[in-house]
Amino acid sequence: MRVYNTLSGKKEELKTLNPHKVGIYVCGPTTYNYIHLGNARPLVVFDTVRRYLEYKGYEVNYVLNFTDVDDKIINRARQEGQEAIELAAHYIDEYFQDADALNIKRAQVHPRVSQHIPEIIEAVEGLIDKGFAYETEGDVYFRVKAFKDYGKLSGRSLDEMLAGARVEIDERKEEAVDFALWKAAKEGEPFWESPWGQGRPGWHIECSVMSIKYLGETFDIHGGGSDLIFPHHENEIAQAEALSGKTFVNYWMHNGFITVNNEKMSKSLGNFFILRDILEKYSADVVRFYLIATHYRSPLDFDDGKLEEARKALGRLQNTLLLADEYTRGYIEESQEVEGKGLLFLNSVIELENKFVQAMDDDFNTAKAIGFLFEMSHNINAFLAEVDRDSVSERNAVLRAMKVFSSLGDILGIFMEKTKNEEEMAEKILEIFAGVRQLARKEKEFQLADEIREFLNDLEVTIEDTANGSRFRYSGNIELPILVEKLIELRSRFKKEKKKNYDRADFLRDTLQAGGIILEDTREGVRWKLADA
RNA sequence: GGGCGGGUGGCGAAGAGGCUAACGCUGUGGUCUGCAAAAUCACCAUUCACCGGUUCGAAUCCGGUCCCGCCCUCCA
Repeated sequence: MRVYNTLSGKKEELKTLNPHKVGIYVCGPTTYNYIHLGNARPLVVFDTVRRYLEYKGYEVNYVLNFTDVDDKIINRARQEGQEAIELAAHYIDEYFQDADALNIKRAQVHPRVSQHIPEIIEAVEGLIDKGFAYETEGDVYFRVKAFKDYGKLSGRSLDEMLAGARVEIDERKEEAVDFALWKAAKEGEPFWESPWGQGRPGWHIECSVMSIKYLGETFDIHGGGSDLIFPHHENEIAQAEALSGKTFVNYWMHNGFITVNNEKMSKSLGNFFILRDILEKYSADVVRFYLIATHYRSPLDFDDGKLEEARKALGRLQNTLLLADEYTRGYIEESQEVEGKGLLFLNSVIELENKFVQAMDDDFNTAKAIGFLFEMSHNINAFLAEVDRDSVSERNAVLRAMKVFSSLGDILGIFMEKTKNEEEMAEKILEIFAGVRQLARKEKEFQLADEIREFLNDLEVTIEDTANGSRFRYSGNIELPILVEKLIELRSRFKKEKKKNYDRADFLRDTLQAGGIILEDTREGVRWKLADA
């Protein structure tokens, strides 16, 4: 498979150090705030990269760090009257909540700067010993001029940078481009003891040190947002290669930005959207789908309409899951037999699976791969529409096709939807029962009203009629499906009554829909599903 | 100013020398249907920012022009 390498500017055949293993280091967030949608893009992108490599049979060693020692954290902590490390630790916890909600798989290691100070000091000493760094007044700087390959990742030359010097000149530095490896502590700042006095690590050194510690002096893939190319990753290379004398990373991968009105979404511009708020309105599946429906290196513009479109599009794919499940429910493949029409269909699915894999093999082209997923969905739906329900071969074909379809969706992490809101939903449905019962009582159909009461009583829900309506009392869990099935039964009864009570049937359907449950009448019966797909 | 990446239908987005320019959203018409929804079938870019060139052949390669974004300062 091929991967676009920022270092060479082209797609290259992926050759890992160890044929069946791959080491990946991704720059994680600086934890002084909740993560926003822009932060979520690399998380989802590299989670998808990881899942795909696992699907291809690689043993993936995935490392995602937290920068928990940093100026922004210190400032924020000072504002809030808190210890910097505590503040950072708090937002690391919050990070995990968000990442878990987005179905990001945990890394093998989540190293933190604060827990690697001795290793960092050792690395800085090593750089000084080799002449790549120098100390002044408790600060230690990297001597950029000493590292001949400086600029190779970002495509700039040292000479130009020395000449361009837009960087503020600091008298204590030999050259404007030199960057801090260790910063002396100012009054009131957190610090650690070091050979150069009390201080803390500079911004870039932690990633060099921690990635080498967990993945080795040379490893396969290093990822992050494209704004990290310079200076962060450039500096990581300088530090690591100066120290080890070896190639630091073989493949550099960088994701593009999320923009809002064609402006970069960023904390400094203030045009960011907190992931947590978005996840209140849209499921993790939808957010992931939105993020990977565009190739990871392209910019991605954000507005509410985009998520809405993603929701609808993904809904089509998830609907196929539902349709197929309905058709094969309770059926277990009893023989290998697939032939004739079924075989033809299955082959078309397998062909699309191969195309999907080819697309992913070409620098993780999720956008193209998703296109094939839609074609597959289309094929499956069409087959289902005219399937012979008694044919063992055709049922087997559907079962196998679904296995393929859902496993591809799982690589992308877009079929994870859990029915998490079921409890809330159950409460809404109880309200609907109350509504129907109220209606029945008004029309003096006490038989129906009583039937509903008994049904609910059986579920240990008691109804009490008062002058202003009904109230219920219940304890414990209520099974949502039982409630919905009962409503469906009532509704079909209304439809069959002599006077064809469609008004009442539609009332039920409409209120269910308003409550988030969609009913569909089909030849095989009524189908229901939760609206928020 | 320097470095990097872009400009494809109403919108989003693949395609990187040669099949009808994927796929999704939106829209239109048909089938199904008490209605609705879903599903299904069909239609919706003679053209890929612009101008030249290379080639039997270019959205794709080369040169120029015009726009746009990112980085060069903390940012995913």
